[in-house]
Amino acid sequence: MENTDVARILFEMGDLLELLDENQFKVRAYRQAAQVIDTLPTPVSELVRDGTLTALPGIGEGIAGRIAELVEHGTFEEHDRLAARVPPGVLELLEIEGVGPKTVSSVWMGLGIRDIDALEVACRSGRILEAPRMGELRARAILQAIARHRARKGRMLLHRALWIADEIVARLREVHGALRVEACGSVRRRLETVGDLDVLVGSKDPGPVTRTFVGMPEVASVVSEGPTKSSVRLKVGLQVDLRIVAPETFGAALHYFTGSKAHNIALRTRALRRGIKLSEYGVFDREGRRLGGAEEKDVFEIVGLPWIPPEIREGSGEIEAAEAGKLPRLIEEKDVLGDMHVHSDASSDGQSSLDELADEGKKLGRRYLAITDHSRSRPLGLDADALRAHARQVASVDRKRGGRPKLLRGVEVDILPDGSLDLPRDVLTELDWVVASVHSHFTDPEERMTDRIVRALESGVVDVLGHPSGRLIGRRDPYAFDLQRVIDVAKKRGVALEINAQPERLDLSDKACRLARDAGVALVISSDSHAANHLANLRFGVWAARRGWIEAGDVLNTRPWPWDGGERNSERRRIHSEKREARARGGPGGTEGSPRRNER
DNA sequence: GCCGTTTTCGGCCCGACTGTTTTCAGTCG
Repeated sequence: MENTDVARILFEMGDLLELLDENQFKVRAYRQAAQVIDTLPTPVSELVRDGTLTALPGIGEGIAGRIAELVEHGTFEEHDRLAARVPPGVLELLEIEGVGPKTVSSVWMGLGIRDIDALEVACRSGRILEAPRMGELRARAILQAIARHRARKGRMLLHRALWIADEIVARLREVHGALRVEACGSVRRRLETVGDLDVLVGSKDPGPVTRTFVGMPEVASVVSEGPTKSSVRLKVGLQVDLRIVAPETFGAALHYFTGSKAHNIALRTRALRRGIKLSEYGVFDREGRRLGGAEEKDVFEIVGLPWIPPEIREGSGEIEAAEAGKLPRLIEEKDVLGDMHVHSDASSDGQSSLDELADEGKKLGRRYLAITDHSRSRPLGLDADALRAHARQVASVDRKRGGRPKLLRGVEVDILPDGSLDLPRDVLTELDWVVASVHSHFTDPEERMTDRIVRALESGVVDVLGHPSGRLIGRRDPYAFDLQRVIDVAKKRGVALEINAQPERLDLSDKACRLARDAGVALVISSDSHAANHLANLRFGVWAARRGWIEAGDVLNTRPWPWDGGERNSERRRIHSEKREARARGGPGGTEGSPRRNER
């Protein structure tokens, strides 16, 4: 049972308890526990096995026992007992915006409404008005929310949300009196998908800011409008919340609205224990005297912590790490010197020529680009002869351009269903860089898929495993495979794992990055560009890595010569010396680079 | 149900906005 499944059932437990009007703190306890499990980097089953569940914040004897039951049996007794009392359609009513537990229990118990369809009928017929505190306006709002619920296509990918956020922030910055404007929330934490946008403005004069905000051309409807808080829904379906605060409280508000919720609660609780009150309006002592809050770092400073980067504010150990002085020095985009996975127009789906790629790479300051076109199993992929010719072409363009950026002769070779590689070993050892990826038979059972990947990692000719899980966010789930075993083998055989920076992949995911980091396996951040304008996507991979607590030293392409072996293990060195010998025998056409050992 | 620098009981984050009321409950973040 995966962590997300355990978390889902614990969340559901909170909903069930709430609908049955149980103690609200018990409700909160289950939700908090669900949150903790959901952001846990290690499999919860391991903690059950080791009996260390109760070491997690918010998980005591009671919930730990239920999680153990859950991991063993797929469910637990109390959950089943409560679930039997609440029809499944009733639980689903909670997903309608503006409909909370009180409304659900009153229409369920009072009017016998048991699902969304029945709720819709009651709104249209006016019968819903019999429920307490229910009027015409609310009935209409619920009908609209039901329509949205049915049309909803899920959360928006980060790159799209970020683009919209940048537009809105730029527009609000032009408003006179808007002294500071920042996007916060999940966009600032660089979560891979975004449910809504949060924009914060520091201003003494909120009127013009609010008017500009609700009047933007992208706005489809105004959800709410007030002097400090307004919400709109954009035509693209995204909701945007605006908060306006006094400039002297901007830092506290920025922290508060960046979240995550779990992080905020943990920090507030910590502050309370020290007799300090934290809110979006600042940091205060017991007597209500302001201690600070103009800058975000004030908030951390006053509770005795260093500033914590937004990407790791998930309530998953960052506060404890900060306290112990063990916060990671997260990797930054400028640390990444080059790109190790780039497609050219030599294979099927690439759109840009080598020169176009090199030009764009130079503009972005990349020192090297590995040209890694597809192997023969892909439509229009390269066979051994075509790849050799292509490699000569890459070397020739590189010579012509003087190695700025250095173009590396590489390939993205398919891992075939039996775990063999799609090209013969001898051609692979002639290259500078080999990415190996799964592109077919995604539905193989877990053990077969894991064996398949492991066999490729053990081939001795692979530098990095490309997009390790194969997921496409919101469109295709990861294939079934044992990530921990792949990490262990990769570590042992000196093969790196890719953090594929395509915004719809982000694969390894942030959580998988953290697992890989804990295992000490080498990582590579690559854009997997299929056109020159994709090269800039590398930053999305950097953000995923940051969310996974990755430091520059964990990532091979922060080094000047990542393709030239390295000291991490003898296997890699052996293969690369083999390659150098092959080059020496082969004469011209070899890469002239690689004269130095890696500096660390 | 969880937790403890006010520790085994008695707290648990908290403010804004809306729509319903006629002073506030419900929802949201």
